[in-house]
Formats: sequence, C-alpha cells, structure tokens
Amino acid sequence: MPSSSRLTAEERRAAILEAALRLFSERGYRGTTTRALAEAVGVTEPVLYEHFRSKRDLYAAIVQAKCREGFQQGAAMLEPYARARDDWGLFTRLGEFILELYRNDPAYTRLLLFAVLEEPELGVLFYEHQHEGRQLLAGYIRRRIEEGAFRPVDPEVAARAFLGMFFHLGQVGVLYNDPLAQGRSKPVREIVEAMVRIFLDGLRNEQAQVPKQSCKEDRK
Amino acid sequence: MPSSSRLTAEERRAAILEAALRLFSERGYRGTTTRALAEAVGVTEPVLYEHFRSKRDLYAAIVQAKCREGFQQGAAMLEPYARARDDWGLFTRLGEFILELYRNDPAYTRLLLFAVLEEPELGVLFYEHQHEGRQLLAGYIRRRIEEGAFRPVDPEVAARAFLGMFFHLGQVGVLYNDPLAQGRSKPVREIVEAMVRIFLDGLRNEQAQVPKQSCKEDRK
DNA sequence: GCGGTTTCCTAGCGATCGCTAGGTTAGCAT
DNA sequence: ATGCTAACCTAGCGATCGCTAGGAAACCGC
Repeated sequence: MPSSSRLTAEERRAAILEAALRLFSERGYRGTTTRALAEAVGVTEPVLYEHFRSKRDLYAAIVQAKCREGFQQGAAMLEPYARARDDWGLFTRLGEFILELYRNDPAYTRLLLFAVLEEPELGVLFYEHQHEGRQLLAGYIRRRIEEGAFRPVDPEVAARAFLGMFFHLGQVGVLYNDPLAQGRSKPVREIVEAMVRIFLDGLRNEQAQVPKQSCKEDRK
Repeated sequence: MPSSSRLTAEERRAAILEAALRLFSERGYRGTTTRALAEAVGVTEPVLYEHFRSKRDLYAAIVQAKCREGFQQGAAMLEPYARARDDWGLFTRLGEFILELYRNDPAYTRLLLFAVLEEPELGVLFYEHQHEGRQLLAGYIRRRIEEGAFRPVDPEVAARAFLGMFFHLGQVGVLYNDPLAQGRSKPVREIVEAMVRIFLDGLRNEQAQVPKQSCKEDRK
C-alpha cells in the first residue's frame, strides 16, 4: 500500500463527519449504510465505532450541528439594516441570504428535511431555530408598524409570508434543480428584488412606495 | 377464527393501497417493511405480491396517484374567479385551498416529500404537476398586467411568491405541528386574508387598493 | 532498535430485509 | 355434496443490515 495516510483521532473524526454529512443528505438516515460510510471515508467499519457510539449518534451529531447553522449569522448580518430602518436593504439582503444558503449548501436542506421526516425528535430542534429567527423578523415588522411605516398587519403572519416565499423558492431549487430558483434563467438579484418589492409595497403605508428601479444605490 | 373476511382481489388491492399510503407517508419507502405492510393490511406478505410485482411497484403506484391530486381540481375551482377578474376572490380561495389540502391530508405532503428525497425519479413527476399549476397562475397574473390591473412584474416570479407563502405555511403545519399554520392559534381565514392583502397591495397599481377590512362582502 | 500506544483491519455474529415455492382453505357454480 | 378456482398461509431462502471481538501494523519517545 503506497500512502494509506494514517490520521490522528480528531482528523479522522472530522473526515467521518464530512463524508457522513454528504451521504446522509443524499440518501437519508435509513438509506445510508455503515458500510457505505466506511467506504466513503476510506476506512473500515470498526473505525467509525471508535469515534461514534452508534450510527444514530453520528447522525444526531451532524443534524444538531447543521441545525445551528444559518440563523445566528443571518441575524447578525441584518442588525445594521434594522438599526437604520432600511427596510429595502434588510429584506433584499435577507432574501438573498436565504437563497444563497440553499444554493451554496444543498446538503443543508436535504439533511434537515430527511431528519424532520425520518426522525421527528431530531427535526424539532431545527424548527426551534427557525422559530427563533422568525420571531426576530416579526419583532422588526412590529416595530415598523408601531412607527407607522407599515400597515397594521399581524407581524408574525407577515414574517411567515416573507420567509415562505424564499424558503419555498430555495427548497424547490435544491429538490428539483429548478432553473429559476437556482438563478440559471435570470439573476437571483432580480428575483429577490421583484419579490421584496411586492412584499414591501403590500406592507407599507401609502406615502412611501418603493421605486420601480433597483434600489441598490438609494438605500441610505 | 371468527370472521377472517376473505376479500375479492380488487377489494384487497384497495385495502393494500390504503394501508401502504399511511405507512409510506409516515416512515418513507425505506422505513416501511413489507412485513409491517402485511400486518397493517391484516394479511401475510405473499398476498401483497399477488397484487403488486414488488415493493417498489406498490410505492410507485401510490406516489403517482397522489401526484395527480390537487392541481386539476384547484384549477377548475378557480376558473370562475379568473373569468370575473375577481383577484381577491381568486387568491384567497387559492390560499385557503392550499392550506386545506395540507391540513386535511397530511399524508400528501409527507409522502411526496419522502418520494422527492428518496426516489428523485418519482418525485420529478410531482414537480411537473406543480409546474403546470404555477404556469396557470402566472398566466392569469400576466393577463392582469396586460389589462393594467397589476404592476409590470415577472408573472412567474409573482406566482412563485404567492405559492411559496402558502406552500411553506402548509408544509410547516404538517411537519412540525405548527399551531399558527394549523389554524389553532387564529382562524385560517384571517391568515389567508392578511397574506393575500399584502400580496395584492404589492402587486396592484395604485388606483385600486384592497380595503382594510375583510373583503368577503364586496367581492363582486 | 524497541516497547507501548494508537490506528486500523479481518472475519463474522445475530437480526432483519425483500421475496417466493408450495401447500391449505374458503366460497362459488353446478 | 362436490369439484374448482381464487384467496390466503407456512416456512424459509439469500442478501444485507448494524455492530463487534480480537489481532495486525504504523507511529511515538527513548
């Protein structure tokens, strides 16, 4: 054998997690065998069990790690827009962020969808993070209503409406290789702006309509 | 044995399909064993194989049948609203229809999501039906734009925005037992109206804003 | 060079999977 | 009643599953 690189425990553990993420997101928990996992890592099965107590343990570790992804960095990124009351900037940035998340990491969607369907007690964890992010957005919308910028709608319903548009679009792009959702038929930026314009014009009080052209320049 | 009811071939076939739909939608294709299937039907495994050539055949029959559900009856139902140019009626009815579909038949969502994830070649069939329905809605929006009622947006993007709001809401309700999406925290009607109002106000030209109150009475 | 530790493999266990050969029984026409 | 067909079951095959006992081989300080 030429270069059967022997790794440290922690390097091997990382390699296992990486390969497992790929396989679990492609074929789900039940569709991924420990033999296939070992082969993908480049070792034999017993090696897996020196780093994880069971297949289930390995799966839970991956799902829980992925659950935490996305939401907090999204919240941090939007904070300056929220402080500046830049509705257009906040919602376009958020929309783009969601679509990019799906596009750059298709495994994310598939893994968590599989988890919700196959192992609900693991999937609920993901729901809680989702709920937290949604409450954050609803809080911003509520503030803007109190300030008179938005019409008096239920903030949580409005937040769901917005997130639904983009979550669904991203999901369709990952699951069906949909050309529009993947930005292959027109720029993602255009889609995001069109949707945000509909959403914001529907939400805003009459005095301040969103301009018809791209608003990239006149945000501040 | 008291009443081991012996059924005709076609009754038995229907019983198998019914039980299989339930199990496949709960646990997916790989998570459902032929033994569990036989037990749920109340027979032994060989009986299944007298009606379906393989487990895979049975699964494909169920998925294909479910794929066809929903879209054409939805299209027929909306036709009168489209002819009368009743935007408010059309979109509220469509929104309610989608949410009811998810709520009354949770197996629908789970089965097709499982199919898309586990067996993409079966799931694509569902995507095509979805695409067809979306094109129908985009066609209506395009007509309304040409008539000057809606602002000049990309009709397909607008259709996706609308469908995304409700598909995502319905999906969350089924997958996570979300209270709002299931209508347990406030009436479904209110949620639908709030979302449609945002969507239509964002889409319409300025002359005709949707009234602030419920528009059930002044549709025509 | 050499013992000791760590990393990895060979080989295979018991359980369960999809599926089937071949026999049994119920229900019908006659 | 009786024979025949269609509906159903018993028993088990070969393959594969998650997982593990016990040994081989690479790497370390010395």
